[in-house]
Amino acid sequence: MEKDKLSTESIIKQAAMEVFLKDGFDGARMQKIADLAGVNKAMLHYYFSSKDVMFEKIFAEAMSDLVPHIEKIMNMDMPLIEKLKAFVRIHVKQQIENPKLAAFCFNEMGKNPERVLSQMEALEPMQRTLKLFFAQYDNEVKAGKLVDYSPMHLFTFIQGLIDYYFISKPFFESYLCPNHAELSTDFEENLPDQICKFLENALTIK
Amino acid sequence: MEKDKLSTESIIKQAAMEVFLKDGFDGARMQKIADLAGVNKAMLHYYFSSKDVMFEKIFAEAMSDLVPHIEKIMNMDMPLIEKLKAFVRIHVKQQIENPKLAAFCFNEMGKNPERVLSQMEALEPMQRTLKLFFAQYDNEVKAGKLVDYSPMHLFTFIQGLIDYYFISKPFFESYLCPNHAELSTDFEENLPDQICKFLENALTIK
DNA sequence: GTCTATATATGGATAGAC
DNA sequence: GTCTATCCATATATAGAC
Repeated sequence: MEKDKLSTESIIKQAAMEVFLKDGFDGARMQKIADLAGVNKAMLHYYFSSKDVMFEKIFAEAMSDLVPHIEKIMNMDMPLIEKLKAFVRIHVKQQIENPKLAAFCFNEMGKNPERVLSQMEALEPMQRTLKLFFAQYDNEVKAGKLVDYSPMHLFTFIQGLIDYYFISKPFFESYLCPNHAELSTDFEENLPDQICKFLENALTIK
Repeated sequence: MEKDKLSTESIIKQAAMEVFLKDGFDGARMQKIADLAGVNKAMLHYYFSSKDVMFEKIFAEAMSDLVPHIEKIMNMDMPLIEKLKAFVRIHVKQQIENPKLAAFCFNEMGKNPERVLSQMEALEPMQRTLKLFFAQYDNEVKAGKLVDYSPMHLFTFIQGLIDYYFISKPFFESYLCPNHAELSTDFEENLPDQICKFLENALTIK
């Protein structure tokens, strides 16, 4: 029933994803994508008209991968801290599977905001979720359950606890921790627990 | 006494820093650097032999800017939490002055580790400091003063609290928070206090 | 749909006058 | 030390055969 052969288009897309994530827009070479996909360079232009168009598609996909099912979690009926823990786990898992995602997205946004601004509908759920987060946080702070921070700062901190390790991974690997390669699996496995513990201590009132 | 005119070399260096930090190695154009410095393209090759050599110099400087006086702090006689607070303040201040530093360094390390690995002596103090940090943390945990985390995770968390906002700034600015520009000064001013509070709650045993 | 061959542009680098 | 002019390699993109 299913097609055993992936379509050429999807093979190219996958190769493009890999190369763009590793090299960025400026560093990516159409030839490299073609080689990786096992097709000719001209094929890339047949399926995607230009490097720019191709990149937009890839970037949009990367963004939607980066913003996972947070809205679903946020709409459940739970204490905020439990939602945050679920958020941490799902997000870390996502990034273990695809460690370059966050760095890639932030970076390309910084380099060329215009190229990227078009494909931003993916983020609407995130904005809505953010409002829900602020509302619930405000409630639970007033109820004396959570420590009172500036909500926007807190949001940044949570994201940072999750993303930062993956963004700084090249640094760990190439220099700070030369034997990091062997340790990284272990480190990444324990990351969600450590973040949750850290978050809980920082947030809950004892 | 001082020379009113900066040397051409230092003007070029400054322009190169600006362009490399904004565009990255792959996106940077020698022509753009020359224009910004107000000199001819050929001058860049006169002072720095090639784009690669130029980049190495700039990167080394960026790295040494990013790793400030942490060793001095770490060698003082203070409870760890006080050292961390001092570390937060100095580091945030540094990044407010030069917000692209962290993203630039991590990014280039990820893209091309080899190009960058040569100029890494700047980081030796950081490795030493890291050991001191681990030792003192271990002591104070055993003394029942601090919460027990995995030291390496904790280190990552602290760095993340400081750096992440600046790395993700393009994201805030272009999308998540459209009016971020007017709010950012305020946000950045309060950042050290919020981080310190967060850290203290997460770390100290009450 | 897929390939080869080629057009066109651009960017890093150099030669050489002043 | 600084400029102009130019070389040469490389990258995107297209034309056109199969």
